[in-house]
Amino acid sequence: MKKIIDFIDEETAAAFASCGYDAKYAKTTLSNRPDLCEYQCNGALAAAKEYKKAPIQIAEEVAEKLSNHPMFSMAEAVRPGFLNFRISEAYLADYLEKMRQDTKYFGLERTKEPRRIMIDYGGPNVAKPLHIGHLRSAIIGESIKRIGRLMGHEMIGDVHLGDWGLQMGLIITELKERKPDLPYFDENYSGEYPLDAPFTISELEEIYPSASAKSKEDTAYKDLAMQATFELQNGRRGYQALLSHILNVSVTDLKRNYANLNVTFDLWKGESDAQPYIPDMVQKMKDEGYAYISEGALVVDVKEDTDTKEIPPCMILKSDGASLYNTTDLATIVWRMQDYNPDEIIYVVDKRQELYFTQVFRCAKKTKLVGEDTILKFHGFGTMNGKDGKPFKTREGGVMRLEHLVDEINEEMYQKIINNQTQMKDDEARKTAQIVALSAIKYGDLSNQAAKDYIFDIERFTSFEGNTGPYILYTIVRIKSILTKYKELGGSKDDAKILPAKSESEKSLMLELSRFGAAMESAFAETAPHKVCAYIYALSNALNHFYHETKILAEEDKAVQAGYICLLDLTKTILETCIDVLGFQAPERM
RNA sequence: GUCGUUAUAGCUCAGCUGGAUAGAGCGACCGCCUCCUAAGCGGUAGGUCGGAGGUUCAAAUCCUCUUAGCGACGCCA
Repeated sequence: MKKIIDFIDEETAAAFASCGYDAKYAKTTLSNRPDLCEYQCNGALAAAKEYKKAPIQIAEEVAEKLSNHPMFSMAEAVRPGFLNFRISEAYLADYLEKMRQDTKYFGLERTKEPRRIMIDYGGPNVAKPLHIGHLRSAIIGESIKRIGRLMGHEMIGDVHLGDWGLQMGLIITELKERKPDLPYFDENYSGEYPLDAPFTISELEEIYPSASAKSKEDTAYKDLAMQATFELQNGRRGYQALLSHILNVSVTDLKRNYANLNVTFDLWKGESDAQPYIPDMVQKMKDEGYAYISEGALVVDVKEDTDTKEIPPCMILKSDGASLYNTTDLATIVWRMQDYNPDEIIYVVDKRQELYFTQVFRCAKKTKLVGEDTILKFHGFGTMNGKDGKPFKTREGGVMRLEHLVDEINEEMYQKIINNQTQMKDDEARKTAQIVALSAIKYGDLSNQAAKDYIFDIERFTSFEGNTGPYILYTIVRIKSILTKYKELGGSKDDAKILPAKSESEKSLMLELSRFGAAMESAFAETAPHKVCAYIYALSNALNHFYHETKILAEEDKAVQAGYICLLDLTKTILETCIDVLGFQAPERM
């Protein structure tokens, strides 16, 4: 279904053309002066130069052509040359009714050319608990994935585990110290290894930091860990078996944690999955003359003539022959292309890694790991800071575990709820608190532009006034409450439909509803979930304003009342669709 | 040093890719519950859009310079 603005564009383009002006000037936008009009076209101002005419004269000619069009209740020229429009109430009601008929997408124009887009986000390390540094990638990536799906694209989310490197060697070494009798450490052992892991997740989470601390003080210990890493990477059987235990235990725990955040991945691949592709990839880069030795390391030049600064070459192998981050990321591209052949890969990663990814992307293009038409997109996000503007820390100054942060906010929310909702049973209050808390966290993050640092202020987010997740949820809950009561009173909207607006607030609500498609489209085009937030905030404001001025259940004209109900129902489902895309849900009441 | 990025109300943030009087929320102040959830609604106060030039009929938005913060800059990820 076309957007209202597209229809306006068509009409204004025709009007410009029939007045003898180039239709390119007919671009219409949402009004920035809602007191004057709903949509505006500034084309006459721009056209004035080319046609050597006063802008107002052009605007008046065009307005004349449009003034009797049934789409507009007003189409007028205003000095110095604006074209101002108001949509006719009947037209708008009809448009919304069509949206309502589309019970799945509400008139959203989904893509006609679905693309396969892989999205690399999450990036947790195995054997380490998630901390708040992992929060943004998960929240933003999940939302981008969902926006893409709603738009009709095939989105494949890959968690990209950090499951390779020294950390694994450290765990193995520490485990060997603690439980040297396990068969994994016996090089002569040739039997089957046990199915159950020799550690639990909490042991694992304790092993790593303690091993890491030891290695910093004790060089002999560190050498052991490096040796273990080397042997693991060269396929030592017992260590490989341990690696899969570590992975199993860790991934089970990670899945649970991500599930609590309403974040899911289609693929649970990790850095280790890329390793088998490295040798061939490196060989090919050498054979084809892309890679050469520089300062002892194997590198590929990725400079381009248009660069404003020196871009260092992309390093493929270190001077000791070991692979590194870039190598793994390039090899990951290899299997992604081989197994999925995506049209695009989006990386949702800390913005400080931008230069690295520029190198990796250029290298992948240059060495033809991907074709010219494959889009590799870096979507960097900023740091989550505390109230002091510095990176978020616990009260003690350490890195905060994600679970602890979530618990803290759950508890805050629980207190609020039992203070407000005296009749709510405790388990419902707990459950509701979780739902609302998640909306607070996610909305707080997503309502900011991803690329910027933002201040995560627990007090502000849990006070949930104004532009917050809970405010959006509250709006939905209010609508649900009315709809339930309407039904209880025997009302039915079966053959009802949305009627032309009778008040300013009703029309404002309708105009906001009609913008759904445009909002979602631009959020996808710009990979900008914050545009969805901005949209539902405006929509919620419009709803609450309308709600405040309109007595719905007391309305005596049943057709009018049923029309209101249709409008509320559409508002509710659109809000729900939007928060689903942001990755949270609304409770039944709060 | 080079390159990038950010700078908008006391605080936290928008600003639809150049348009009319720069918008929200919080905080402050003033109103509104015999009425569908007041976690709401309405209103007042608060701005030289970091600074200086320039392009344009029109600049927070584009260009140049400049100041401040943050970040990146071959063997970490």
